[in-house]
Amino acid sequence: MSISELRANGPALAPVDVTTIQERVYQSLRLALLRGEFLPGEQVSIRGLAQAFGTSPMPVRDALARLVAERAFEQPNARLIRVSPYVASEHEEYIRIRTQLEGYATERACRNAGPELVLQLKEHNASLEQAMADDDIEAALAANHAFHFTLYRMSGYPHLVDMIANLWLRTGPILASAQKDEELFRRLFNTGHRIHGDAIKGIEAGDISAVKRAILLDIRSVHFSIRHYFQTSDSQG
Amino acid sequence: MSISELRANGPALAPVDVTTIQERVYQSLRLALLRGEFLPGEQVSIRGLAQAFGTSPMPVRDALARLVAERAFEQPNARLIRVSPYVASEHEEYIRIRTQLEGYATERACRNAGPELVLQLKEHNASLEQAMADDDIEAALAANHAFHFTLYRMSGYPHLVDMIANLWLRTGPILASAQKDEELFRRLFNTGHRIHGDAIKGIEAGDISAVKRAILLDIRSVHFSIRHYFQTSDSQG
DNA sequence: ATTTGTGATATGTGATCACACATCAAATAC
DNA sequence: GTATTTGATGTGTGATCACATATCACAAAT
Repeated sequence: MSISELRANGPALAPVDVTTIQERVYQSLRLALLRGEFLPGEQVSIRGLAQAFGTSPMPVRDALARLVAERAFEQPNARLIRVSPYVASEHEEYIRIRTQLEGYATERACRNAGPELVLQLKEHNASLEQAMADDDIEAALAANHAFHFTLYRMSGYPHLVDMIANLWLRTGPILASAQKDEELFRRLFNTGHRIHGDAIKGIEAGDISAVKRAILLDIRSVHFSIRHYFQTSDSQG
Repeated sequence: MSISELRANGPALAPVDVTTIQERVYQSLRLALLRGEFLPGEQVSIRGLAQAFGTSPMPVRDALARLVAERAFEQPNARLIRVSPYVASEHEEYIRIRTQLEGYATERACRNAGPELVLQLKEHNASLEQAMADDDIEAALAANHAFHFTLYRMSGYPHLVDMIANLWLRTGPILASAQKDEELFRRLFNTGHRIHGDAIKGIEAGDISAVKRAILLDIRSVHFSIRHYFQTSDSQG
């Protein structure tokens, strides 16, 4: 019996998950960070997470080391691992870096843009609108993420996208923690939805600088709201 | 006897090295990459390196994981760890990203530039010239590195500098491997020295766009030479 | 009342072992 | 002679243990 014959027998021989435990732990932690399941500055421990995941400490140790290397977590001393806390000056720096990289990715993406990109972006933006209507925070975060990264991926520069993804991971807990303030969160993504619409119009019109302006405005407007949020609520955590 | 009194007794109570083995292994590997002691695409193994360092595999495993996360090494499948190989399209992409980030860092640095920065840059550029006169490849690489990063650090954006350092680490083995072709290497850093001089003049004149132009030219000129080097010598390794 | 010492607890680090499996060469079968 | 099988070797992964030490609570001493 050949492989193709076996495959034809049905879904019983579907591909098996061959990823390592470490990889799955890593992806779980990554998603948790982007979803705001960790607060900025929150401390974690290898053994504690290992117990939560039901594994030995070893894969957690590897996954955490990876995330520390990516600056999503930080290890200020030998005995402390925590989510990178919110520091106003650092966040402002990240925004400036993101402005450079995401602005460039946007420019390059516009040069490769076609009707199918516009369609995808419209879909993601519609998902965002729907998520806001449903008060589905998690879906809103995911839709916003999807919108930006389908645009950036169109740049044709995978490493650039990779570095931008890394920046989102670093600042992810900060953005996601804004969901504690429901009104802020709502305002954030409603204006986001509008700005995304402007970007889409710009792509359709072939006006690259308008698209770039919209994306950078999106980044900055979120930044201002977040800064205000942390300035007022300050050290409540 | 107080601590300050003990300290005053002399260097007998100097601070002790409290870094972990993993950290020292990591720094060693990092330096080796920047010095060109590994070739692009060269394979390594945890146990092999552990034996070379005289440690157990454990700290090497951690250090390598960190470098894989930083994309200095790559792990294409479960049983292979190697230095990221030279791929023309990827290298071009990295150059474009570096153009964005190092260009921005240069701009911001110029705004904070003072006479002491010019002095330091002149020193590093003199070191580069001297190293070329002495045929000291390692010193030339170090001086070039020092020149660029004293400039970038002046931007006042430590995370930006960190990301640029990461990019240099990714492309380090590629640049350093050019030392195999002595004539290329000589030409590379002689023009580099000249361009650095232009950048210094621009800083003194307060002409930010001239400085940026010089730095970007430096990046691109190296890129073109490297590309030519790999196109001709191609798959000799 | 403040400081100092002590002990329990929890932390990351590192060593060692077991394991599954990819690779490749040698042996075997046809 | 060629193709297949087998076995040794080396790989990263994960579990488990030992260790030094940071931290904190509490007792003791001043």
